[in-house]
Amino acid sequence: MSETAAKQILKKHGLRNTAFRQRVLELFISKKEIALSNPQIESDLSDFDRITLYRTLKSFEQAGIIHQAIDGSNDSKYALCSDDCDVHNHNDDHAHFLCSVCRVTTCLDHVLTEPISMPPNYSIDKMHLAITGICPDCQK
Amino acid sequence: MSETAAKQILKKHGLRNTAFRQRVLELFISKKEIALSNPQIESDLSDFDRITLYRTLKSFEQAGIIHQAIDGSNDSKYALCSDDCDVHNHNDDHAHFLCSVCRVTTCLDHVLTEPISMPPNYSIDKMHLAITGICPDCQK
DNA sequence: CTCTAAATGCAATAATGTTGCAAATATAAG
DNA sequence: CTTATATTTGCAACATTATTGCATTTAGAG
Repeated sequence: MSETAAKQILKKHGLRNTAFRQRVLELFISKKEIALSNPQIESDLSDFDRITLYRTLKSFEQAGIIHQAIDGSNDSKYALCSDDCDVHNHNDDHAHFLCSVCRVTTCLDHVLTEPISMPPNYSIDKMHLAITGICPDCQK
Repeated sequence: MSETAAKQILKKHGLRNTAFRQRVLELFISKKEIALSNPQIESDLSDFDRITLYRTLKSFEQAGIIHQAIDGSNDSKYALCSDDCDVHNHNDDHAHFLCSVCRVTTCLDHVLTEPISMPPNYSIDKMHLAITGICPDCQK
């Protein structure tokens, strides 16, 4: 009698286990390390409410289940968090890669943002590294 | 009988010198190193057409007069290009800083993106470094 | 001044995101 | 299992942001 992975994740992050949340979360799990835009998510779901989706994504993000992937395009995209994020700590300091051919955005879990030297009197909270280019699949 | 800076820039980049383009370009010149969102631009102009503004920004960007500032927020913001950009080469490899207090986005002209080590078979075209934190002015 | 390609302004439409509220439902408590 | 309640959902209405097509105007070249 094993719970689904989605169910476990929801519980772990203190979110109620609803059918819709399971469907959305399962989609993210199936696309691990791929960041999804709203249109992409919507085309994978059927029979859903747009508003509920916005709110679902917002609560997932807040809970540390998904993170926004800044990829240099202007659409907001989300991807599953690595593992140890929660409502208090997001820990998604990896780069995101946008392929200019297939437009897929990938989490580069092993490319981390490096400390940089800033002008005086700035305090740094977060850094995002967005890389554009051509992914292995599209190199022919 | 000196031409305005805006006029010179338009000519240099092969764009026609219209009243509206001058107004928009002068705004960017007056906010050098500050990236502006559409709403911010709109509130600084009066008596303008939104569609024309979109097209103006697009042609400025294409011509290498302004560049998009990826700052980790989801609004598209533009800032004046440093100097040597044109339609063939954009050369805006500096970081952008978004202040979480005043929401102003600044070009950090001296913070450049560093080469990174990528997984195999990726080709890199562009890199964007977006930094969030608190700017000197808002540190109190 | 005249001509022409480029740019503008307007209408229409599409896509994206937000707010408020009533109904439904997941969880906790009995 | 049943009940109570706070959360979540689904709908309506609306706000914002962006795009396309076309007729009119205008910048710049000759």
